[in-house]
Amino acid sequence: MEATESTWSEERVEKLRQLWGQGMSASEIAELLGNVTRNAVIGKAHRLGLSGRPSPIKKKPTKGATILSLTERMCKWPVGDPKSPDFHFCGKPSLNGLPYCAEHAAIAYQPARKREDDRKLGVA
DNA sequence: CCCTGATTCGC
DNA sequence: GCGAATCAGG
Repeated sequence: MEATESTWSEERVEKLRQLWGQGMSASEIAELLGNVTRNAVIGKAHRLGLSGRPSPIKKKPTKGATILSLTERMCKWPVGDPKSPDFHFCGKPSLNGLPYCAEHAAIAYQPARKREDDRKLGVA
């Protein structure tokens, strides 16, 4: 019975709160709800006093800059040596679905290339 | 290159 | 108050 509701009814807000609280991303909630964009969801969430959910970013001064905040689409690539105390992860932007960023994804997802035929050493 | 949420501006 | 645009970060 729902016609095109463009306003935030109690049901919409409740669903928003639940989905958001469950850890659903704004874009997911937006699409699940229907005629709303992720901006609308975020905007309403912010206005409601929410927005304190697992946000990968931090609108705060970069003090410690602890890049080891592996959350969502962060490139989880072991840099350096796992035995070194300086062992860290890439932390760079990962692509859609891939646990690694574009650069490391290319390494991790190396296509079935023929390297044996590459022994010709064509330096030129 | 993608996606994330936060913030800001305009309606 | 709502939504989109913009910003900042990973």
